[in-house]
Amino acid sequence: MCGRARLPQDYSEIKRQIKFGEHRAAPNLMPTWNLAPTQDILTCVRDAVSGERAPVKMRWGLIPGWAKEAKMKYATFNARSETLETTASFRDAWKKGRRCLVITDGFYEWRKGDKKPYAIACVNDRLTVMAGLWDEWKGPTGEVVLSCTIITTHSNELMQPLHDRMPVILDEKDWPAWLGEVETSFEDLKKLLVPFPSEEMHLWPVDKRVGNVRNDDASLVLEATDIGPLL
DNA sequence: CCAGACGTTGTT
DNA sequence: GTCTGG
DNA sequence: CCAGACGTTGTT
DNA sequence: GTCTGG
Repeated sequence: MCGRARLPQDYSEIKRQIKFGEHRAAPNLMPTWNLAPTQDILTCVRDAVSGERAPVKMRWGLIPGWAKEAKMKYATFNARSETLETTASFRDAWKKGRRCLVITDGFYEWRKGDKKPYAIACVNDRLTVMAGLWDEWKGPTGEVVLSCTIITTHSNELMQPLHDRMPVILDEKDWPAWLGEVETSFEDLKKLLVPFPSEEMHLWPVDKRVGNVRNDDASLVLEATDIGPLL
């Protein structure tokens, strides 16, 4: 992974797939196709009070509670699944069960070597829902910053030609466990942090314009075609 | 003991 | 080359 | 993640 | 906050 994600523009589709209540539809979330770390990304968490799924915008790049500033000097937009439990920046969120779903239309990946950009997404127009962790940072003046990270694992066959890492993508059947809707041991949760099946994903080449995050219009995603040649 | 780090990806 | 901004 | 900046004096 | 290096 995984420096860029594509946010969905169709929020009725989010509601259908994530099953947000109508009253929690987060109408203020701006559609974005080309999203980078430090920007706000759409997540889904289990509301501690109501127990329901709630959409929350969070800064992409986890800021641990102990950080002196709400700005990290090192990369925290991805967390390696292999080292989550012990890594200083992520272990608190993990132990506290601060897990979230990161809701995207897919993501962009630049092939190692020639930096040719591709879009990658789940098949059948399903949202690409990634496993995330979040944390809360409180500033001296009381400001609160919610932030998150996307967990990575090794790549599946589909993505191997591009990259040796990919985000952990969760099938709908695993959302309840990840969100804490059903009691799940840490041991079982870790078993979810594996590559998504290649057969359930597809990728296609996209214009180099995607490399500049300020190019953020619908044409970046409308050019979706079949897998196409990788060379 | 205190000071300083605390991270990932990709490295033709 | 390395850091910052988006 | 990639793209773009990377600086100073002096100040319409 | 907590761990590591010196």
